[in-house]
Amino acid sequence: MPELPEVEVVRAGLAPAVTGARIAGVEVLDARSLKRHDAASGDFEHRLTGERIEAAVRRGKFLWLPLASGDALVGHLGMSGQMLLRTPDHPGDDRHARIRLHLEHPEHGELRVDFVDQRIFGSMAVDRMLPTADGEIAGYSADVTGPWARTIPSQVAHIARDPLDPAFRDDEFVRAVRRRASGIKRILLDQGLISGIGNIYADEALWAVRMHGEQPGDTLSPRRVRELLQAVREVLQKALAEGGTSFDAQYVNVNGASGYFSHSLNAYGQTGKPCPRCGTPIVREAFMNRSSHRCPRCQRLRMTRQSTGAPTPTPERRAGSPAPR
DNA sequence: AGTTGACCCTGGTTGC
DNA sequence: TGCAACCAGGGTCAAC
Repeated sequence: MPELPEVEVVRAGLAPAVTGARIAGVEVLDARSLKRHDAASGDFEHRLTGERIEAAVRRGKFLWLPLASGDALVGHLGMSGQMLLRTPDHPGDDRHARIRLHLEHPEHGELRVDFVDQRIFGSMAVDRMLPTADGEIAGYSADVTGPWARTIPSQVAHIARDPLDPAFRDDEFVRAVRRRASGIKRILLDQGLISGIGNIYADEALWAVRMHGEQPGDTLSPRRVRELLQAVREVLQKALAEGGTSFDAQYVNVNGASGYFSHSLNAYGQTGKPCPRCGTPIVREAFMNRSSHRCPRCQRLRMTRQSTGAPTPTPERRAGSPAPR
């Protein structure tokens, strides 16, 4: 279940191996992994072959490799995607290998990047670059000196900056959340507002600040939204430091080693286990065709608008049904 | 424009 | 034992 920390681990692992490399060959083993590639703009293989990779950049859960041509190879891991860095002679027996890049690196020699994706929610595409809307650096990478630095793939342009991005605007986020009537968890998962957060880290951040995922955004005080944003950052950074979350072999970094953040989850996947704070069993509830996990004691719906710190008291307001479906 | 729910996909697990 | 139903979930999109 790759979210920001997992994708960043992949980006960081890929970067030194692919930066400066030339793409000597491309194998598309399963064209379904190219569903986001605009074939009208040219054949995937031909647009990549012979190109030089300039960097490895990430915004939220999207990853892209700027090319010398001015285009970029965009990758998204979906929920089961991996990018495995291999030697050219590695056996090609992966059941779910979808795309294979053969690289020639001036220092590291011949390399292979295998895009392996069991469920095909992920994808690769060659895309054109657009200037960033705010003129700032597009995403995270070690090097931001190239002409590509303030450009973003067209299919990533609608994705908001992630909360670890120095150009993320806290004030704008707080205002946007407080304009919305949707539950706060759905807001956290809206990649057009804040990117990089998925089901796992949403549940963990909400647990950390004792907030119910169905709490409407427009019932939250600015202070509470800022607390939540802070918790999101802490959860992401902690996971990043631990190498990402992995439950099974679904997520592995570029070397095939699993992350281990799953050992320190407080709510996600902890159904029936005692809340680490109060001991009440964590419950699992249906949410958007998936699941939410929360402590029924620590994380309750607040039926009244929380204090805004405004000079005049805010009227009470119903916060919506606490029972999901 | 905000909101909501459905859909895509595979393979492991569950339940009859 | 056999097989159908279910579950995992990020991102997109249609419908309202």
